[in-house]
Amino acid sequence: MLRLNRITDYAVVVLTQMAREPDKLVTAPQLSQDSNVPQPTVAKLLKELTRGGVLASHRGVNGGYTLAREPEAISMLEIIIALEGPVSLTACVDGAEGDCEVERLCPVRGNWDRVNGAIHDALKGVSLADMTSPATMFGVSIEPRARPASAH
Amino acid sequence: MLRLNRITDYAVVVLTQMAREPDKLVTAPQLSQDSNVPQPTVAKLLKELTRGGVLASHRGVNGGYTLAREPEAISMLEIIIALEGPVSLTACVDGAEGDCEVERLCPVRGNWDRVNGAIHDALKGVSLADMTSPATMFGVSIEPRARPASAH
DNA sequence: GTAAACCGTACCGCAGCAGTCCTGTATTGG
DNA sequence: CCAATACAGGACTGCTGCGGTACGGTTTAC
Repeated sequence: MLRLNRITDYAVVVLTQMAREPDKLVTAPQLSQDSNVPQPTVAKLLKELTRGGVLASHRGVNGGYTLAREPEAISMLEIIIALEGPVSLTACVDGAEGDCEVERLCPVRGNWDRVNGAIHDALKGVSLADMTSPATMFGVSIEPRARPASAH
Repeated sequence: MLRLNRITDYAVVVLTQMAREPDKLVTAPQLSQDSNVPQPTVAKLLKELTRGGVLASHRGVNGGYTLAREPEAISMLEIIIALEGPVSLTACVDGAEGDCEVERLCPVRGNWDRVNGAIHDALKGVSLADMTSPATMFGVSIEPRARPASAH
């Protein structure tokens, strides 16, 4: 588990396509067609990405979407935040403390921050440009976990 | 988001208590009482943790649970796996490929492994013992709210 | 003014989780 | 041997949240 929403999954696919031609203005119907994801769904996530500052939108005829910045400057973290809200494994740490009925005797509260921080960094260290990278797909030799000192 | 189940959250609380006296045999009702989590729920997660190899169980009168290993040798990763199954952000990567209708033109498949690997490592790097440590993580002091030292 | 495209919101069905309960099995002690 | 205790396993239910859709509004180009 620890899975992210399917919407976010789709978003990465769509964003990857856009990252290939970073300055091109693309419409939602167009992206839907290219990605095989239903149009209403694509439209929905594009809107959320715009609100999250990942995309820039242009309205009216000949409108569409572009990336807000170069693909290298867009991290997986902000994509996920735009679509799913703040990243944190537990409810305790991000303001919803009232809901935690064991809060008062919970001895681990602050310690989750270590885990959250690690994951935060991991996601921040991977950019959209990284996701567009080589044709290493389809099983064959994705360079094994030891990545060239890009993240932390 | 990217949140884990509440069960897992409870589990860490319970395990933390057990880690204070690693060799002590504790019963589910006892742990329920100490943690303020309903007994059936505690029993459920204890069973799952046992199946996952995190705990060892002893049946019969005077039975109960103990940690399967020292707290230093139990990682957050295996706790999460025991309760939520394999950790991976996307459905694409762990066998459920049939469900992904855009699989054939999905250009990012393999690249998720980089992200998954990073998170994997992050969770593996934090042990149960780390979670029991005093509330002085990151210099932030979490006041211990005076719990009535019941189980230790 | 019209058409193309984004914007916002509301709505619904369904999967998955939280939580409970029940029956079975092992172990201890009288 | 019997009874009590505690774990094992599975079935069941209510509910939240997500995926997906639809609709009406607004902006802009021609």
